[in-house]
Amino acid sequence: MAKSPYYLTTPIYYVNDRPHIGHAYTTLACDVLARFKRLDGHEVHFLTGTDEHGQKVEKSAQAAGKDPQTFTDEVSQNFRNLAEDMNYSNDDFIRTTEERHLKAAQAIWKAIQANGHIYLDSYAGWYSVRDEAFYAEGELTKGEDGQKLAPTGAEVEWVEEPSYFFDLSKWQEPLLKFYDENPDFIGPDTRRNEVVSFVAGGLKDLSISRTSFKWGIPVPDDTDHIMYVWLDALTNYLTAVGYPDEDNPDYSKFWPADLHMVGKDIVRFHAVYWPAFLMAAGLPLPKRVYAHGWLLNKGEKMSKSLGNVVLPEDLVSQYGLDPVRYYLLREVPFGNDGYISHETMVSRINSDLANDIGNLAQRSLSMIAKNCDGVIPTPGAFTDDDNALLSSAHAVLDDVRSQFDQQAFHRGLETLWKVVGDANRYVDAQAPWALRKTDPDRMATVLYVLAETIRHLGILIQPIMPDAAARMLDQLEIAPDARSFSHLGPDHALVAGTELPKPAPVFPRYVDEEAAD
RNA sequence: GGGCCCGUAGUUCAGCUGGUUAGAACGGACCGCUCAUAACGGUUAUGUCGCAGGUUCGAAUCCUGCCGGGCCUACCA
Repeated sequence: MAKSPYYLTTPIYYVNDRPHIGHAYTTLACDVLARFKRLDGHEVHFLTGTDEHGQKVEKSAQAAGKDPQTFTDEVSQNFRNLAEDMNYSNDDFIRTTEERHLKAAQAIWKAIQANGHIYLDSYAGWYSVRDEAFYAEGELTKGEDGQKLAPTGAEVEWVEEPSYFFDLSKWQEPLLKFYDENPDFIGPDTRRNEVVSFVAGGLKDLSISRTSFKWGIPVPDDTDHIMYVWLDALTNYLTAVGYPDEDNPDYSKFWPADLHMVGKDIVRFHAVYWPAFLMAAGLPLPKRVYAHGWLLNKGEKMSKSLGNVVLPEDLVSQYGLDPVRYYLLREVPFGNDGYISHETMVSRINSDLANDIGNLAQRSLSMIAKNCDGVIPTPGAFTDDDNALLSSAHAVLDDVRSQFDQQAFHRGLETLWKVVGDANRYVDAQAPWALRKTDPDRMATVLYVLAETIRHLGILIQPIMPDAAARMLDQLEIAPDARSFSHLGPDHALVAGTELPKPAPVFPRYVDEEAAD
């Protein structure tokens, strides 16, 4: 019965950003997986949070006339609100400014250092004061007077500062060996290829401390230095399960993580630096890093300058939360970039939700309400047709599970909707409205089979659309403790005679304002 | 420049360890049903499978070149 614990994480989001649809998308995918795993009998630890250190935050706080801690307290709240608005079921929300994280980050530093993988040197490069960034020699251009310029046109100067380095170059072979032995470590394949070729191209040691600003985690025993933000940030995944206390029950239970979900922009940090840091610290490596693609607004990348950034709260208020959750994971093949638009949103809501599954439930339950005195009818012997539909409902979990395990959410939903299609075809073929007059017993059996199919669908869509699923299951009088995947199948089938509430549509159609006029 | 991925019906995609008449969904057209949120079901249409060569008895599926699109090519997160 007890299945393996399952630990999954979102990236921690940089507080300087306002939460947008991209953040919502990443966490949504994790939420669906977390809910799925819980219903499937796993003990789940689902982590999200905020990354609150770095020079930009320091500056933003200054500009706002606040001390950095007060500033981050405020802006990190935006991300907690997002979790609330989107009905995320995260078990923890970590902030890198928390005490527990300071301890963990310093501990991993010490572990890496104790193993001889950190050395003090100096970091030198072309620095643009205006851009606050270093540039590689190859990126520079020459101005009219021969002055070296950044790609942005800003002047650069040669800057050297003392820095601790991580001996990343030594980890090239171990990493390649690890990728080779763990072909599922990075998904999808195209990202894996990129990472492998990046590492195979050679690795340089990594500067992992800064002295140019203060808002960060001090390097142990040398507080002039602040830890490199990525070493700081990545360690949050350990912090949340109790590290450095390796006797912490959460640590032994949940580490190594089963899945780090990330956007494709931060694959390298998770698939190269992070495993290297962990190997250097002598810690076990996560099992999988999955990088999803971008949501494109009608084909254009969302950006502040284009002014086409989609905010999750706007989508939710226009279309409703559960439809948005469904849409985002069904419309775009997870792992690819994909378009979102009003037109495709409406099409999904009306075709898939209102017409297919919503109407299936409504037509079935209405017939039960009208023709069976509003109670679950007593079925007779099942025919081959009945068994065909029921077994498709019973069997679908296995397929969906393997698709979700590969983060192929769009495929999992497609698979579920095959059952919806089977059920609608079954209704037409059986024509219970005709049986009402010719063979009421047979009608009762047909309606029972439909109700039982809807029970399965209701249970299975809970991870995607928790509220809508609950309303569906309520209409079948399924007890709250009878809604896990262990209740799928014939052993927990509906009990004839159970009184049902009056049916009400669960998925309303979306009608455009203008079209409605 | 180097590397990786992609280019298949109006649209989004599947198929791609080579093998019958190239598939699905949505959209379109037509038909059926009337239980239901005017929802459901059935039938049907359009594809030089980017282009040109090659390997093979046989290629959307393998190889080469070309065209087009995207991504990666390290220390801002």
